[in-house]
Amino acid sequence: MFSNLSTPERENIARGCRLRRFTRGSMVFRAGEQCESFHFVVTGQVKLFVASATGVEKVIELIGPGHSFAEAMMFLPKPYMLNAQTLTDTLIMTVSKQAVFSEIERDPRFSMHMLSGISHWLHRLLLDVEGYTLHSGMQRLIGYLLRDVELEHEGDFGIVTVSLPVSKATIASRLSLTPEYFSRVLHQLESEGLIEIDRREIRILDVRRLAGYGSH
Amino acid sequence: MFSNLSTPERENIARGCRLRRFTRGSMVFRAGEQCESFHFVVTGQVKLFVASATGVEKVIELIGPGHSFAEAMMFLPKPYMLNAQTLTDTLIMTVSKQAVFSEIERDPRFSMHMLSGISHWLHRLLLDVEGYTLHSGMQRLIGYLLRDVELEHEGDFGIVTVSLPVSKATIASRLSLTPEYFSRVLHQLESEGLIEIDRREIRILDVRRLAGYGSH
DNA sequence: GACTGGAATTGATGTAAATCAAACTCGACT
DNA sequence: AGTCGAGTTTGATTTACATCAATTCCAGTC
Repeated sequence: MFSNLSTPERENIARGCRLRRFTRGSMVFRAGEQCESFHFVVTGQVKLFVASATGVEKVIELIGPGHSFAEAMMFLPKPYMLNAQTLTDTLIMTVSKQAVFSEIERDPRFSMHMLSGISHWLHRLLLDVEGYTLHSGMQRLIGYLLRDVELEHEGDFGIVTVSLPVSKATIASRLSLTPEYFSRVLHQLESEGLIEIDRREIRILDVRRLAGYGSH
Repeated sequence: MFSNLSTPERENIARGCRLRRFTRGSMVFRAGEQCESFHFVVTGQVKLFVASATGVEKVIELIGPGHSFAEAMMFLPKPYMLNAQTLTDTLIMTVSKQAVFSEIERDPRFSMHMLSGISHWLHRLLLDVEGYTLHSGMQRLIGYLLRDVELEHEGDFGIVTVSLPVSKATIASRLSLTPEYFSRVLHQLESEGLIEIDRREIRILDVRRLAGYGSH
């Protein structure tokens, strides 16, 4: 995002940045708080989630190293509407809203970066809505497993290993499934000979057949 | 959105605009097409929807007069991922991507407008995801009925009339319910004495009690 | 190597909402 | 006034998924 800024521009942005260390389980921010910055995960894992009045938690997204979050909140006249919590010890770079706004003033290319970053989020969320309403739980799970795989030309007989970045219960919530149902569906795929499950490593034995499965 | 641009800036943007008339049922754009512009509804109604491989349709949003759509698509290196179809005869203003980009170059305030417009969409979509995963069908329906009402100070004994902008089946899809289930839920609210149904006019008899209903 | 506690699995049962099918409503057009 | 057809409602049945309740599985830790 900052890669094509000139050196003085970088220095300027840098003044609005803070690097912070969070222990596992810390809240980076909570729903309802005022938004004064956006964030990058440098190392570690962060989950974004909403919580219902009854305390049920729904994971919106999992953020890994190199990815940013909460950009859009800076441009809304509302407080945060979701929570950000670290899942491991995590290093986070926080960029102040003020620094972002002044850089937007200065450099249209930076604006374009922000616009495309937020649009990318919108795209992801739209895919989720589509998934929740048009696809079954099984299809969502398959979609998740193939998310990053898809593009690889899957040389070695189409076998790919996906390693889940966090606990199965967390991923289940991300996909809007109960942990129990997630487990059942995953094991059904295994018994169909489509995948092998080894702790958090999922070996996909036949990418193509898995992609087709679940469409009946 | 354009209200605080100077006259020459307006003239400049205006050159990238086209006003188009669509008859009821026309496609403004289809999923898969290249995105070269974004759009305002001047008069009429537009529905944005995705369609699954099996032909099932899911309405993402209904757009009325004065509202814009598809801004975010301009900033993604992907074709449209949804369809836009008019529900009535509709007048649409189309603003070319090129005009937007050059105005971003020229005026940071315009960038801010685009950023906040897209962020607003993101917010709406996030509320939807929350609804689909954390709320029941009844709660979503109640939420829809109270969407705009909420703020009014509901002077007259708390009675408010909501008139559905489009067919019930379309709204059902917007809320991710089947038309049958939508009807059942609506009539359950009527039999509870919370609302009265008269064609597309819904009279809310007790805003407060309706808001509380469905949380058990 | 036994002990522990969170994560994962398995089983039995319940339910919100979908599906299929049929009837009804009502405005638009002869 | 009669007919047509899209939109809506009602009823009977099914299903995908949730819920509740036990177990089982490991990764640490002593």
